[in-house]
Amino acid sequence: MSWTDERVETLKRMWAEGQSASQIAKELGGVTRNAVIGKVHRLGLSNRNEDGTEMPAAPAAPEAKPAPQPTAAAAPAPQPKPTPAPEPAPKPAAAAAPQPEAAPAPQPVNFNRRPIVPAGQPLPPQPSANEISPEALASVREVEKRARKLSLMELTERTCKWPIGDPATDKFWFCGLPSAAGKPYCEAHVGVAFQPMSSRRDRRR
DNA sequence: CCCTGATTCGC
DNA sequence: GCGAATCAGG
Repeated sequence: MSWTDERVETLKRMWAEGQSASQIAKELGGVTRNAVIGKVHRLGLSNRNEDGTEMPAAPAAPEAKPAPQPTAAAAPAPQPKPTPAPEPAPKPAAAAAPQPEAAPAPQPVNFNRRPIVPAGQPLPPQPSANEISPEALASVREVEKRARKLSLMELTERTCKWPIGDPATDKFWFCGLPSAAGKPYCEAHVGVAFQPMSSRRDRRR
């Protein structure tokens, strides 16, 4: 394969769109990501920055790193279940808040350690780590525009399996962005999928 | 381990 | 000019 005008054009376009070298290589076919990167450099469009102007804020970072995790105070990471298959899952659509939530079921018989709350209310929402952070939501909306819109069959172990759209229509796909390590979703979707826990849920008897 | 781009250097 | 190998990160 050689760098025909057409292929170079595709390269430029995709690179400008913020696509990764490997994605571009995959799209073009017949080339590796190394070839793409090499070409990118030779074309001199590695970083679209020339006038000493810096871009400290990094407005449109192709990498998804904004994942503010409130760090659950006393929640040892809820593990819904290791289902590898596409879960029936949440249905975000736009700003909905799915709740995979795994209730730890706090039994009064707990023989845990020190933080034995007095009596009455088990755990007043002190940290108030509930609710999805607005930034996580914003991140989700942002990332869904950039979704790869994969079909069910195109999903792999490392693509985000967050459903977008209505399954009943043809306007439905999966996020498809690189999933977080060992997780079913990309960083942005992990942020809204795994919440510490809903409010409280006392059920004494 | 998966991925990213950056650089080198024989071809 | 090309791109595999390698490097340096996340």
